[in-house]
Amino acid sequence: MSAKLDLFSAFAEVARALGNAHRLDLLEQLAQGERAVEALAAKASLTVANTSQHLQALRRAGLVLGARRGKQIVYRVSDGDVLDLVAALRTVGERHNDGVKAVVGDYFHARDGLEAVSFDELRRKMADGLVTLLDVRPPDEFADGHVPGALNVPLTELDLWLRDGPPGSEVVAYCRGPWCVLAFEAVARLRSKGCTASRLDGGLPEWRRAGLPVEQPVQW
Amino acid sequence: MSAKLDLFSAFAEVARALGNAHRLDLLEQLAQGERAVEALAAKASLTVANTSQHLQALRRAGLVLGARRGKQIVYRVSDGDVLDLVAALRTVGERHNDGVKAVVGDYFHARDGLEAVSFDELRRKMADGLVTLLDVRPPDEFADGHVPGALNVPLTELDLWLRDGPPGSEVVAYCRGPWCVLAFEAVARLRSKGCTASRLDGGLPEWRRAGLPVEQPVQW
DNA sequence: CTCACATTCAAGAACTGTCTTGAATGAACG
DNA sequence: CGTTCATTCAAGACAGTTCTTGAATGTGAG
Repeated sequence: MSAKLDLFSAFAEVARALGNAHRLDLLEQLAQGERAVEALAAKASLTVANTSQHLQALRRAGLVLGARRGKQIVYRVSDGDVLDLVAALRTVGERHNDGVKAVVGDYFHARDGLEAVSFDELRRKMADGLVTLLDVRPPDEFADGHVPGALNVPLTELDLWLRDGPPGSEVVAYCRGPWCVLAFEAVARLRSKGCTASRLDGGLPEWRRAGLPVEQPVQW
Repeated sequence: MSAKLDLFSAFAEVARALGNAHRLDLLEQLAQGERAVEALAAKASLTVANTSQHLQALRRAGLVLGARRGKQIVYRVSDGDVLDLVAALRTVGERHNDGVKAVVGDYFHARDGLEAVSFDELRRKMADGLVTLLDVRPPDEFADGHVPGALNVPLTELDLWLRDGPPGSEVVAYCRGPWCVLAFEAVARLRSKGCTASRLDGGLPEWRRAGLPVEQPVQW
């Protein structure tokens, strides 16, 4: 009868690996593309040793894999079903968790951007040439894959980009995922400058997971 | 920039609620039907106070809801998407977690029953009258809903049932879910008595979640 | 072979989760 | 109105998690 609890303990280990904000952050980073420990530490604002420990917790649970490439150890998400699990966690959190609702209400709702554009909608508009698509992630993440036809304008360079030439057409922005702050910020700033701007409903990992084409200029 | 971590912390709370074997057990029980605290404590072999605490962790996360009914407080799973989340956790665990693979290999694989019958397959066979379907869960769970046409033969009464009349046709057994021990045990015992027996791929919660008809004799 | 570098390990401090025990709450019923 | 019963709360012991610091490992370059 203890087989049941042994099995549940193993499933619980997987759940516990997701049960920490920093590890969810690292997982979101890894969903953009594989990365070495030091790069992840910088993105997550953690020390290298601490990042290493979190990555090992994720690896023990089976959520990520690490492989040595030269001097570095490069981590990646095990498989697409891990992204499905995180997506299921997001769905439940959005619908039933008070903490999630509070943050979404306070922060994300406040800066509008709620009318997200669906993938299908974007594809139709792009086919008609009616839209400028911005990838507002840092260049290294853009380099690991992006939506074909997207312009890489990191948030830090958005004001510069606007000065040079405000777009004539509607702007759609995307970043790392459905609740990544970058696209929300970008849309807020674009609107304050008078642009017609909206947010894509999902980031690159979701686009990739949906089986849609991804442009990957730099191949190893 | 802390909005991101606040949001991830909220999602992490949901994940942590799933990060304990007893809470996963309670959640499986609740997936069979709503239950009061004392009944859950008995099923999970926990003290009432401890069960109450676990239920509150699940409720804080938003995974279950509690409502007073008379003298008791009856808990239930918030919504079907919670079952989807647990299913996603199961998928990832089965595919990528070494602990899960070890228990499945040692215990479940050992007692065979791996060739699970799909829902569609069962429905075809039942339409042709080729199969005896056994619900090997305790009667209270059977009473909260079961597959139409199923016979309630709890594991404790299986030997008695076999003595009276071993079935002429093939037997399919199901219980609480894909990794519930009851159906595995039942299939093992049936086979040892010479029956052609197999396990249904999924328990009642999965059947219900698939939108298939459920018989519920006792209505409140 | 040695050096430099990326990562991991080890130990410790602070915090969080779990389970036990016994008391407190609060609705139902006489 | 007080008793009964199901549940929750509170406090304490113990185990597990997280982060920091500095040392250890192991790979590649010179």
